[in-house]
Amino acid sequence: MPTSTWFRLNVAKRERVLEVAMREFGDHGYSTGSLNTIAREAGIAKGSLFQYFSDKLEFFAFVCDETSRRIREEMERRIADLDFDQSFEEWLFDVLCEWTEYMADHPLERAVTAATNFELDNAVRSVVRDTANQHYLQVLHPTFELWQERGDIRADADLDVMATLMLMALPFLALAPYYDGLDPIMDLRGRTPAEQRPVIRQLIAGLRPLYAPIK
Amino acid sequence: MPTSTWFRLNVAKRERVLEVAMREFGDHGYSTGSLNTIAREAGIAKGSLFQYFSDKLEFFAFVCDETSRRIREEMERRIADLDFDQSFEEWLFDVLCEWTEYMADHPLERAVTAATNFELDNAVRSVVRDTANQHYLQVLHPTFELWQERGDIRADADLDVMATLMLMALPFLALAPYYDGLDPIMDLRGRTPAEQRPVIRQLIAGLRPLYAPIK
Amino acid sequence: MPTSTWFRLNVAKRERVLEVAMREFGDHGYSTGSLNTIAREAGIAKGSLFQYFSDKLEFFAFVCDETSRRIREEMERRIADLDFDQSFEEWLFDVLCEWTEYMADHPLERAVTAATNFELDNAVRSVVRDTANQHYLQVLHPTFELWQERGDIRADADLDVMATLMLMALPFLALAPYYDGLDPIMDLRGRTPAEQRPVIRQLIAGLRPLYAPIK
Amino acid sequence: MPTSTWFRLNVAKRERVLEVAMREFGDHGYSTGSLNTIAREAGIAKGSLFQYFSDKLEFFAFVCDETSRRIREEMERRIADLDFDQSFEEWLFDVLCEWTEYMADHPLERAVTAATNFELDNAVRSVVRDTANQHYLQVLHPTFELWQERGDIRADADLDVMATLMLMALPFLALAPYYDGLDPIMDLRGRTPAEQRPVIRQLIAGLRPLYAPIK
DNA sequence: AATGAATGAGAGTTCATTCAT
DNA sequence: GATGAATGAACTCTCATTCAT
Repeated sequence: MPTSTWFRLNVAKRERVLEVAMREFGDHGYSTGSLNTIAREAGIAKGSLFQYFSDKLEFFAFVCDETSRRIREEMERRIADLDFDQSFEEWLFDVLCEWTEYMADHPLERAVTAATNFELDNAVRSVVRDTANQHYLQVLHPTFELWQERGDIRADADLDVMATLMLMALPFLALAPYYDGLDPIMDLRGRTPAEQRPVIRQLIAGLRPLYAPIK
Repeated sequence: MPTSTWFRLNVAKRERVLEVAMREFGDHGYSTGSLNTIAREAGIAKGSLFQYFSDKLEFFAFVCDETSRRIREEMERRIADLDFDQSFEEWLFDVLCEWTEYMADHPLERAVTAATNFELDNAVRSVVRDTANQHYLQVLHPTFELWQERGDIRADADLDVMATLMLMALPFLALAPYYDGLDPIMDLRGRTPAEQRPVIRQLIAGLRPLYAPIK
Repeated sequence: MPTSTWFRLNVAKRERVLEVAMREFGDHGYSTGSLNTIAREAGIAKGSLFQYFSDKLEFFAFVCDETSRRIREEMERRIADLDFDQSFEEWLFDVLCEWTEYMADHPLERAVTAATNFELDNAVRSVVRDTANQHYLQVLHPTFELWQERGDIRADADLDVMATLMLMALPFLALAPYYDGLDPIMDLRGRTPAEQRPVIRQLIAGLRPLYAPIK
Repeated sequence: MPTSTWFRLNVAKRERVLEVAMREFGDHGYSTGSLNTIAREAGIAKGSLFQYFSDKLEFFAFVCDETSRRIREEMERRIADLDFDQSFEEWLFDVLCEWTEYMADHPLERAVTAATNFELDNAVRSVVRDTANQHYLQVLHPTFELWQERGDIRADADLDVMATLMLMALPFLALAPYYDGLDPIMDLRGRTPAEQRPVIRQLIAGLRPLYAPIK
């Protein structure tokens, strides 16, 4: 948690610092990312960072948290705009398309997501991964419940498992096109969001037995 | 490629350096792993490392290559001992069980594998991932061909795709129990090899349409 | 250019660092001069140097620039004090005597001047030589113009050539007595400023056809 | 002086080592030139260099000596071929032309000459400069004596001074075209030997009062 | 609250030299 | 006589963090 000083800062400065930090940590990860660089590029004193955050790890954790929050909030907005009168499968397709498009359009968020996925140090990982996953679950789980109430998802389907599968698939869809060597299910490297659509359809179809009501 | 000096070293020293390096890089990854530490713990002078390897990246690449080779060679041995008179599905189950057991029993090899999977820098990643994947493919592909000749795998099945899927699944099975936040298909954290078996069975069953002959 | 940090330092520290650096670079030149040594002898932390200068070359360039500036400023002062009512030849003699005396009395400035003249690396040389030459030209050229207006120098004399010849002669006069093997016009090794005077007179006389008005 | 071991080496190896050393020291000078590099590129063991020379300085001194010797010997050959029936001035012009051409055609010898001229460390300089100058004097002085006997040089001319002036002028003519910022008398940077000829003629003419018999 | 100078450990890398084989 | 592995000090440069102002 940042200090109270951080929250008393004016919004413009907070956003500037956050954006610069996202770029630096996104590009170089936690241990290689440099606080010196962040302070310089944000135009603040090196010492100020330590007025806002107790140390580097807390700062990194905050950046990751904030990034996940941004992704979640935007996805919540986009999902709210989707058509709920279509089938669950069509809706899920729309969700994943929106998600991949969002990540394609937001290199900063994408880079930070990659940095959290690629962090080797367990102490650091556990902090940032849990944060991110909780954000994403908060988007997915409630809507899954809605669909279950409607009957598009079998009553005995395990919503936790389904959400987990989504969480697992998202990094592949969202990161693989941009990061070499992610060993993706199908070759996604360099694919545009439009080109990913068939892969998404196939993925959804493959999971159908998990949720489809038995006729 | 290490220098000729490296290969002229006596075996004991080479193994000592390699083991220390696997631990250091395995624990901290490429950029955070320290050559100072490796030299100190291996009981050699810092400068000596540069008699063996031209720079840090070459050293890391060599450690990864050697680790993959070890895994491959041991897996080849174990696979050769397996029963080929059972069904393909049973055989594959045995293979994956052996693999997860091997990784569970070899924390050094596991840590280095994690370090290559978690490396953020694309330039470094592409070097070490390609090396590792080639080693693993060399184990899997030839045996898949055998099973196809026998008729246990459909003639029109795409062996490349099947091997790729295995390459993708292996890190999950092998690393997820030990590293937090890998977003595994099912929660593998802390599972012992024995406890992973149901997951392996389920995975194989899920892939059956890819290879099973049509009756 | 040094960082803003450097210029905000208190004068005493700045002078201490500069003096130590002049001695180190003067004694050993650019590539052999040691930043470690400078930091230690100046009583500051190794890292602090990099708060003041972005890298070694910038530091060296600054030291050379500052040295040339010192020489120029002192020479400007001394030249302003000279008698302008004598002939041009007498005045020029006085200038060169002052210059050689100044260099004889200032071993630090002399050593740095030698370091720039003896730098082998073309990239480094071109940086520091151009700086020094510009400083010296700034001293010589304007006064030559004055003498030309007075008629002591022929109207069609090429002032650029004359200044260049001075620039060429100065290192001989200023450095040869102290550095072995400079192949000087006449043997200047070990000569005191007083003993150099006949050489200076001879040099001026030799150049007379270049500037003397035709009678 | 190299060890007796050096002189017992077969000629091919000696020449290979010498050539590689000339390139390395010529490119980087004494202190920055690397024995490691020389050993590697000459295809010999690092330790062998220390069988031939007691340390780096002795090695460098030998390389400089050998380079000066090569220059001297070739110049002696070329001078012997010159026409002695022309005037002294024409002959001197031919000598300097040959010299600049030789240096233009021999980048290795040129680079080593530069390295000795640019060495800052007095202890090193005095060793290598004296050696080189003695070689060159050995070429020039005896022929000057010949011309004096013939009457083309005044009986009371100071041959030592004349030879010294030549030694001073040669580095300008030979090196200035290739090294930036040598503050040459006239701008020689990048000039071809042919383009240097007018400068040489001018130089000789300028020195005429020193030697020409009074009529 | 903000600053930014200072720190010193540590990074990767190069080096001339030694000496056992 | 030749080798080349070993050394460890030295190199430039970066870093997160502290603290007096």
